[in-house]
Amino acid sequence: MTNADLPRRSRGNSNDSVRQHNLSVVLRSVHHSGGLSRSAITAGTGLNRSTIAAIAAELVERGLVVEVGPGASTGVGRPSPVLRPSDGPVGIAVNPEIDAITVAAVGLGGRVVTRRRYDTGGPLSATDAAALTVTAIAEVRAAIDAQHRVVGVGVAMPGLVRAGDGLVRLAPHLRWTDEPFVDAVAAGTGLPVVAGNDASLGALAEFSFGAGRGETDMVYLNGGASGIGGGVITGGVPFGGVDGYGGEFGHTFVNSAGVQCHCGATGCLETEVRRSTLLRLVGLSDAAATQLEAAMLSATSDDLTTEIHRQLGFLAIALRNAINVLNPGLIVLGGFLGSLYATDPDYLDGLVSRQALRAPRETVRITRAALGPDILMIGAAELALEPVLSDPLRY
Amino acid sequence: MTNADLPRRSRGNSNDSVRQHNLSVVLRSVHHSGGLSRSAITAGTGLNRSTIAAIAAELVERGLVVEVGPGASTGVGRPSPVLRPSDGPVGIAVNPEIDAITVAAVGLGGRVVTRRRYDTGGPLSATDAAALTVTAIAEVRAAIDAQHRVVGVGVAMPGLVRAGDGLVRLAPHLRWTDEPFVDAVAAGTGLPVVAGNDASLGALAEFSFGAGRGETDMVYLNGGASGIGGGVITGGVPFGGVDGYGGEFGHTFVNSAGVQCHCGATGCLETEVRRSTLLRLVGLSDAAATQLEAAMLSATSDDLTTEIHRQLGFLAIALRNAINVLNPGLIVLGGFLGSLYATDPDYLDGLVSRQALRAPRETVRITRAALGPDILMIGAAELALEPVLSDPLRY
DNA sequence: TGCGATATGTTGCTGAAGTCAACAATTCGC
DNA sequence: GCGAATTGTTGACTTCAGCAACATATCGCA
Repeated sequence: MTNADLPRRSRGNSNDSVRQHNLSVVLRSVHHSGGLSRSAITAGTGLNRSTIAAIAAELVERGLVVEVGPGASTGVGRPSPVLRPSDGPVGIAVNPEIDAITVAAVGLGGRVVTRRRYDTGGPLSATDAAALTVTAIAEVRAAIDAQHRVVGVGVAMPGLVRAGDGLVRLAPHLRWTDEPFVDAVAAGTGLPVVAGNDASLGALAEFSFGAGRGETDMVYLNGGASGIGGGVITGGVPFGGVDGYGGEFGHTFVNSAGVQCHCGATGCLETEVRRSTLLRLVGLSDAAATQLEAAMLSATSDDLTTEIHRQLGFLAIALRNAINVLNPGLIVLGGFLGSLYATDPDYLDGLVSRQALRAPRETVRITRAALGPDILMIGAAELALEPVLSDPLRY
Repeated sequence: MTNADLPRRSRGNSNDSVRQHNLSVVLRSVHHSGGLSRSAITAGTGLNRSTIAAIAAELVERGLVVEVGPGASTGVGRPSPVLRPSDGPVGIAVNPEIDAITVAAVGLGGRVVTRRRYDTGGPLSATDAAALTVTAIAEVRAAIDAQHRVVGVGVAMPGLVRAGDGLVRLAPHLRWTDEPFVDAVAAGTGLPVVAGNDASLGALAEFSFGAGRGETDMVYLNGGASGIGGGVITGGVPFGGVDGYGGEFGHTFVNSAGVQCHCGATGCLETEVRRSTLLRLVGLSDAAATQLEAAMLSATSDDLTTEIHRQLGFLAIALRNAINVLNPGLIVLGGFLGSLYATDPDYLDGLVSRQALRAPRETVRITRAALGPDILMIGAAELALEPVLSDPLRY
């Protein structure tokens, strides 16, 4: 049994792990900030100037960061060079959806290098989806510059993924159950492949590069065509639970008179708060979902306003539970939940204020997601790049 | 700014912090296990034999552990000496309740050295309670052996405590709002004082010494006279959220037709699942709550059985939410919730199985609390002893 | 009863990594 | 143009974990 196999809390620190940890801390700061002066890193880590110099030199030598001349002067004193993420390492992001598979190459700093969408015209079997993914990854690899090093693949899965082995336990929209999609892609590409729940990866992306920057405790709820998913960041770390299934706010109980959900329970949030209902009321097809927000903001029909408030009411109940149990500093709403919130933010804020316990609600902010359509690509790539970030010497 | 003030995730590791971390890991294992051979520690931490020998010697020298001759032989090979928590350091545990304040001295390993209850005959103001607590702590200190070193005070508060400064934001049962109880006790005793929510500390105690030993992700729900509280352990670490208010399952939404709760919301778990209702149905007074379980187990009245199942139904909804969002490996039920569960475990298990998402429910176990009436003393003492456990060299 | 196998404590050496102090370099303000 | 302030650079120093060789203790078997 090697040291790395032991549970984190009980693991001893060897001298090697000190350097690994410090390299990781520095690379992560540079990655998340997009650029940081050596003096800022010194202040941020509490390490000695000379230590940071050595670490920076090592990261530069490994091709993980580049050191560029000092930018805008910050005052007296010798200017400090700025560390930026290098263009070298990239993660491949994969997002299988009902009618398409999207694959992208994403570098450090969350920069999307290439992105391609492969229409499938409907749900594919896991085997077929894996085959298409393998082909797509090969094409993306061929399309990017030779300077890029692909370090791994991250999959944003619309469903529950077992953290231990990546088995897709359930992806209802794709009609997959217990599918070894990850193993199939790994076998086909020869790359390390890791998968996670799409909304949890959205949370990770918003935390790293979006609305949740600088937060330590954050809840993310996303509304999509297939339902409502979520993710949690606690203490600056993505939260998963024992098997990585955590964050499923879509099946929070919100209505005693609710109908039965596909999950088997009744009164779930995602049976009450639905994009399709809103689309129907504004007279749009599912394909035109991007116009939903505009239609809702200019709502004139009473039916629509009533429905918006009805849905916000149920959303408030789910948020109240989340605030009471998780005491987050920030709640980020993505997808059509962001649109719903934008339609009448005061209404939701008011409901939450009246329902959540006073102490935790005093510090929580509610906001909508900051990242656009690349959010899942960035989140999935975080997963792929995580080994580099946590052990830079291996890359 | 010193290194220790920086957020954990971004902190660099110096050589000093390596030793501190390793001492902490070893002391914590010994504390939680009650006794561990040096060879077991070597295997558990992944550190070298010689390193463990040096760390053990240092902990012995500091009076934090004692090394006793090998116990029962485990097989061939030279026997390994066993490390046990020393009797020296103790934490003072305080639990203010509506009609009494309980104070105890608790040593490493969760051993309760002395415990005293001070009846108050009713709720005290925070100032009076602090004064009584200071006196009580002095008496407890006088009563314990001179060999004991009091390292600090931990308070299990029936309410919400702000983690940053220990301010008691709300303790409804005591009728306290924004009370600097912690500061008052610290000023009166000269000891470091830390407070936490009582149920969260119950969770910590069950995790360290009770039903949750060895788990990494655990949810604890406790039913008391004043309502329902809870606590969460994630990744082997107590979960608090940004301000430490996390784990308030008592105000989870479970009933659209529910009445208004004292918190202002409606349909809260603790308005539906109440000990007082059960006591009334079995014909017991509030004082005789310890006999509640026996009465429930031998229930003959239809009214009582109906009410038990009604309450279990609402509890199942709260557990379903917790399972879906937190994906714990274990749910521990304490107080009258443990009794409620014991009355018909299959019924609750069945409801949860039908309502929670299949993947996370497959791995979760539900059980009742293992620790008895000392649970809050042990939990509060964990808080007091935490500085010793995380930085043994300072003590 | 003695001997080999096995496991673990003990000891002294080695190497890695962070700290520190002194010095050099660079910018700003007067 | 000069001093103050900030930060990079360099080499000596310290701490700590790993390692290997040896010592010690137990068990099983002949």
